[in-house]
Amino acid sequence: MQPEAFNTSKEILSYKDKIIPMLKNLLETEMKEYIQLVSLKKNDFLVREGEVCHYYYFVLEGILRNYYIKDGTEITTNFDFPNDIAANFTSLVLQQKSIGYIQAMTACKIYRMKASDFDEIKAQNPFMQQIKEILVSGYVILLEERLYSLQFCTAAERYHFMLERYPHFLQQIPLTYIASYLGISLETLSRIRAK
Amino acid sequence: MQPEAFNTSKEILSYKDKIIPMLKNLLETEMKEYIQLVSLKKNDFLVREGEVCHYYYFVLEGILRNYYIKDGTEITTNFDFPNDIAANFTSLVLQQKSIGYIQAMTACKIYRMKASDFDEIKAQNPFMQQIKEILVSGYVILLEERLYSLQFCTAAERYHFMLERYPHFLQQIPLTYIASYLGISLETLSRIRAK
DNA sequence: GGGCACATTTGATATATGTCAAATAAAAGA
DNA sequence: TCTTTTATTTGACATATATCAAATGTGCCC
Repeated sequence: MQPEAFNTSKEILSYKDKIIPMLKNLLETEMKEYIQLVSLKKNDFLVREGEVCHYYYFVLEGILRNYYIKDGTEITTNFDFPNDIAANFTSLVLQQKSIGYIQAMTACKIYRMKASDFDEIKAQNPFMQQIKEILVSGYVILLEERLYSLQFCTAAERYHFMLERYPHFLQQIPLTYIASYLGISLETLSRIRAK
Repeated sequence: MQPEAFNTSKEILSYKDKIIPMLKNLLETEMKEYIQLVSLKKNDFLVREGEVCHYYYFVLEGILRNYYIKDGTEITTNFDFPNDIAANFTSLVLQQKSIGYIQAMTACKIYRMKASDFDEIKAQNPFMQQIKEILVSGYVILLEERLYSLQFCTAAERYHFMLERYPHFLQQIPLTYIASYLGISLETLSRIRAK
């Protein structure tokens, strides 16, 4: 848990592999009171529409799906795998009601930490500060990537990009959700896959 | 320049109005050596493709356009108005070559601050830390907003959303760029506008 | 193993949006 | 002012993708 563990500018993309071990270290210290282990059964919700999100969630095991409902249809915005951070950023940061859901697609084990506790620890521990920056930077890069992909790429391009970048999605997520995540219909996705 | 100036969780959306005055305060201190004023003529570039972006840019006057080139076509990703922060985030954070351009659409006056200097000041000044979080959080919220809009909304919905959220865009930006920003063709935009 | 829910594919058609071309309109220069 | 350039609109048509419907496939439970 030394400050040297990260090189902020270069290792952001691999940050995920380091957060969970770091949290496990925290559990050995007096800060363990800030971290709780949450277990979810399949289909349980971590965050519901209308709730304010107060926690960062660090996924240990399982897969979660982020989605919201527009005109009666579920629209998938993200998937969280082990070592990912699951949170409704806008709700967390602005302390406003979440417009979406985070739901367990499988049984999950998750560490959670209250955002206010995180900030408190951060004030005393510059390393935690660095962690937060890395988390947020990683998220920004992910968002930019997805944004550009949606703005400029055809459905087929987006699918192939996803295949390359997140090959594990295809193995563990039903195509309905993947289609929604890519912003296309299930049928179009199926046709793209048939080439 | 007191830490109390912001309430992190609530005032993020209005952060822009406060950054520039804060920088002007910094100019009164020994930290002024870290801040430079940059003047651009219309069509000058702030960042070019292939360059690594080392600075945060705080726009005082003028309008800039962020775009990149795909298959020979310019694709507009963002516009920067006074009080906005112009930067190629991915390039800045990962210290990798920018895939896009930031170009002045009008004459501009801009404060710039090296990212490394910013981090140095930040280490000694918790208020700067807070500023950075607010900057980044504001950017994340903007990205999420744009992402959801692109993933789920029709061209017409996106246009009307932009009208509501950024009415100044229409007054000062040619429709070609707005169309590109919305991810639609100029002709489709024109038809949407004709209702 | 047979039946049932759910996931995926395939087909026919509808719709939104893109593309190309041309007509106007507005702005900029001389 | 007149002329040239640039911006925007309009029209005809092409294309990508959505939608609805049905067929097929797959895993699961009794």
